[in-house]
Amino acid sequence: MPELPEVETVKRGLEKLIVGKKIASVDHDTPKSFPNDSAAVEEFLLGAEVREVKRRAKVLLIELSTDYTLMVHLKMTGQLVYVGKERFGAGHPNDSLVSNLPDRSTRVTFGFEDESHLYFNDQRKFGWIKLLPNDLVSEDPFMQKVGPEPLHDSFTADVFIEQVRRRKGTSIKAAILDQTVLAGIGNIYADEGLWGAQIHPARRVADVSDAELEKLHEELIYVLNLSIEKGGSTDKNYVNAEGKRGSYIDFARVFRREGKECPRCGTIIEKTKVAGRGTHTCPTCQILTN
DNA sequence: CACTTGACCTGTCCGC
DNA sequence: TGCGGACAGGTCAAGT
Repeated sequence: MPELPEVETVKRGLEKLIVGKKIASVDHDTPKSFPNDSAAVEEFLLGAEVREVKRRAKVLLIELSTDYTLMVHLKMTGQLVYVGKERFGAGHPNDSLVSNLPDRSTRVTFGFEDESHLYFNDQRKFGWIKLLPNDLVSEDPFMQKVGPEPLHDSFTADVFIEQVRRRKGTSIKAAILDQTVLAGIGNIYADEGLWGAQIHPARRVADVSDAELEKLHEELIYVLNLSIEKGGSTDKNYVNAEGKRGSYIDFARVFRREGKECPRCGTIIEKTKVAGRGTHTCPTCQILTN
């Protein structure tokens, strides 16, 4: 599912729902979903209290009173859904999802002392959860190489341009999808930001001007913030920590809008493939040759 | 080296 | 209706 805004939305939900709760049980299916050995789980997870929930890039960090952290990556179809002791009654808008958990996609179930639960659901099984000592989180290979947080004040246009220029041999879309260039952009916000800046996704980085990159920097920050405000994008699987969908997709200008009109010029939006990913563009606003 | 392509999985949708 | 193939919001390993 998720890119930065979706993970941020889950993080904010979990902050309200699970901080202060004590973990009483954990069940999981395969080592791939939750690879820690059972001894570590017994010692550092059971009985631990949730202290804080953080996000870095698309990774959730759930810090525990044992000075261990649960690192969670949702990849394409992962969900973290909290269900209180009092399950929603019939007729509640979230009833179909929440009251049926755990279901076939549930890979890990955390039980809290107050009889509430946190379910890690992941249809495609790409996601994972790791239990690590706090001080080893930053040693994780992904955390070592991941680029700057785009919504941090220090992420200026100059920083963005310098980072993107490291990838001058590839397309601008591949460059901004590269998590070492900047953190958190995925296929939705890459297409949305490039449309906003009127840059064709397949253009070589070397052929994109600094002025255009400055505009792209502004547009990426704009779409990320707008999406967080809308609770993220639900295209298919994504739901927040309460099992609710996000609404950014209703505000998307190009993503999944092939065959519809460009909101800027009215031209019909096209779908192609760039950087190995489905890519949405306005053929009038975003010109390939320059 | 830098960059691109496949693989990881399951489910759904579309064309025959 | 059934079946095969393409495709899906991410990231890594292997290939060129």
